[in-house]
Amino acid sequence: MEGKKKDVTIYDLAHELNVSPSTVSRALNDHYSIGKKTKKAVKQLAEERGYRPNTIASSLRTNRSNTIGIMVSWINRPFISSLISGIEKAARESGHQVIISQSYDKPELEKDNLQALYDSRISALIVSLAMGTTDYQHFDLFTNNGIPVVFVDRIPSIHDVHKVHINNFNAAFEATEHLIDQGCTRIAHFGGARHQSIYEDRRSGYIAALKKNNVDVDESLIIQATSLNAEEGLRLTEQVLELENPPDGIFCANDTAAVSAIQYAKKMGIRIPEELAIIGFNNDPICEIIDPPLSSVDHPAVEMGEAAIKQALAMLEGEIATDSATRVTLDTQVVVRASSLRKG
Amino acid sequence: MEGKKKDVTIYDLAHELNVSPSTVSRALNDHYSIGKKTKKAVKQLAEERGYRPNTIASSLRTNRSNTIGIMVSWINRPFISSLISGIEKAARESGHQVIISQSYDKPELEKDNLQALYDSRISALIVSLAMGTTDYQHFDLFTNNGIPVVFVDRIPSIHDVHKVHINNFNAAFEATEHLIDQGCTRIAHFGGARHQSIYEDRRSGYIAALKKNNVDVDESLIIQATSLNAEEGLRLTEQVLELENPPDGIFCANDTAAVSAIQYAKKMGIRIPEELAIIGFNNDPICEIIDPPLSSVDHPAVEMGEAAIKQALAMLEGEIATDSATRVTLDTQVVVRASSLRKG
DNA sequence: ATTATCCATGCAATCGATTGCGTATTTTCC
DNA sequence: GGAAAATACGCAATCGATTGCATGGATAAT
Repeated sequence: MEGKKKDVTIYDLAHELNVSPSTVSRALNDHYSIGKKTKKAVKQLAEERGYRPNTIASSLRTNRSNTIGIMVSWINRPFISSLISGIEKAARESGHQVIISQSYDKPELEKDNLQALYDSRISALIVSLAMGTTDYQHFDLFTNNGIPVVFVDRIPSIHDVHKVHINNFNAAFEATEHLIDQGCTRIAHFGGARHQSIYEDRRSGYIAALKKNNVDVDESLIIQATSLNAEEGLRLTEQVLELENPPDGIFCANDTAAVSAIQYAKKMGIRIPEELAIIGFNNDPICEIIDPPLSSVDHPAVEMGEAAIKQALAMLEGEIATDSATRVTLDTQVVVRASSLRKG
Repeated sequence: MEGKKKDVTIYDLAHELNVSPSTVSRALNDHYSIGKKTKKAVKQLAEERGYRPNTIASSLRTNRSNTIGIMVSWINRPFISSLISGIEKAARESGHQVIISQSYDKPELEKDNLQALYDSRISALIVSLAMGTTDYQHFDLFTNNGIPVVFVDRIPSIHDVHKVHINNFNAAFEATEHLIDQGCTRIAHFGGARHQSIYEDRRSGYIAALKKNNVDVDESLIIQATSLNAEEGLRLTEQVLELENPPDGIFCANDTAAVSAIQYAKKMGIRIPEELAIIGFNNDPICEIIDPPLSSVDHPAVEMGEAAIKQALAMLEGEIATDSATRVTLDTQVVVRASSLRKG
């Protein structure tokens, strides 16, 4: 039991060095008007005494908390937790804290928790939208007050914001074309809510690939789900397989539902990929676990997180204007596994 | 563009009501010495003006940040992200923020990041230890300064701390006995680092079950791995299957390695569960995805998180002494699936 | 009626760091 | 040598909420 020792403050250092607290503060912050020797002396003593800046006091004065807020749908999803992991790492390395909030995919909660984040004076905000979010006014609170907002993955469909995403159109295009290359002629698509641009773009990419390759676009094979979870995956698979003219391929906008598709097809005795080729999206760990292994589109989660916080920090540094618009687009890659490999 | 409006402070409210800021502060905090009418008037005006307490100012004064720190190995693991999800929810409901830090299972990083958490004046700390952590002195920084520390899941082997965990001994005992019930006579065990009590307890439970049922304990079938990841799982499975007298069952201390065991056995043409019955631990989502579905021990992640933060909050409220010791033990359940079901 | 108790509120210091403004000293450059 | 510019530092206010101490009035107890 060492007993509590109270924290060292700049006043302690100032007193010991016979300078003013202002000088200590400026020295520690490398202010131009402080001499070299003074800076060195201050920093050395700070080190010796184990001085730790009181970030709370600093935050109060500057009205900046050095904390990055993150708003996501659910923490416990492979893609999201990897995204956060990337953000957390970069944040810590730049001396920032990270606080996390979940919307559980409910716009209402997103709004409320956003208010709470605002109240805690976060320095910047990184958001992946709730599935149901269609209007973005609750973000004005931040942008109007000069707080950087960076959207990642599930980004709004408006233009004047900062975004980090992948090229969903291309990714979907390539995934669909891959199925066509493998000989599929009737390809179903399970997507998410169309007002979410990622799902709209995946749908568009899918349709473009069909058209380019002269494959008929059959609306009965295109289903936009509301949550695209495991249960929905089963239901949708059943739905398309019961059609008079069932598909021989499925491009699914996430892996969770694609896995359900595999499971349902297997249960019905349908051979994968011979009778039904399947490709998902995200390249979640389950892709390698399921039998047959699931082809997917690799989604660079950690890198997206890093890119997002990099944008946010650049805005904090003033290198990018908060009210401008930037866009970072990361590469994806179709990962072919047995669930879609009919040739070679 | 609404333009920035500055925040409402207690001074604004005080001025408008012709009372002092002290009164406003006390009224909002339901201080006993403020009259009913005054309280009502203050609260109503606060509501009307959209007053939001400046938690930073409050933190500076009280030296409590209303922030709960979490230290875990990796965010992006199913069990951990669910744990965090549980903590985050309960924290938010009680008006606390959550900040997260990762140790990546490295004691060195755990120590450094813990210091950073301390510097940011967290009100309480919830920890699941890094795999390699064997000494716990870096937590004294918190306990000596009256900051509640609650350990969860990967808890230290010392007594005078607050813990939330499951009964690993019993869980392992039941899982092992389940394999015995299914006719296994040579059961291997893949565990983690023995200095982590959860792994030591699972080992003990396993051995106790063997002994109780008069099954020989063969040390060559018991392997304590250092990280128990997918690669190790493959390696360990290979190792035991190449023994002169290979096992007919495996009790694995996590699901990741158990899945590897299934994959390796399948590759070698070994039938599961007939020739080799397998049970894992955690009941991760992959258990239902892998073929055959993996039996496991259900680990109530969200509930553990909730229990942990409940303990922490109770300590903050002074209901439990910080320097006492408490222990919450949650129930587990063996979930039987095809990977271990030889009968019935 | 007098003292003790409770109620209701204000004053002003405090938490620790930041920063605009002012002053003093030194350097630079014609 | 003298003015301008750069360097070096201190003073004191400030950020917004909290809280120990003091005060004045009302109520209760003796």
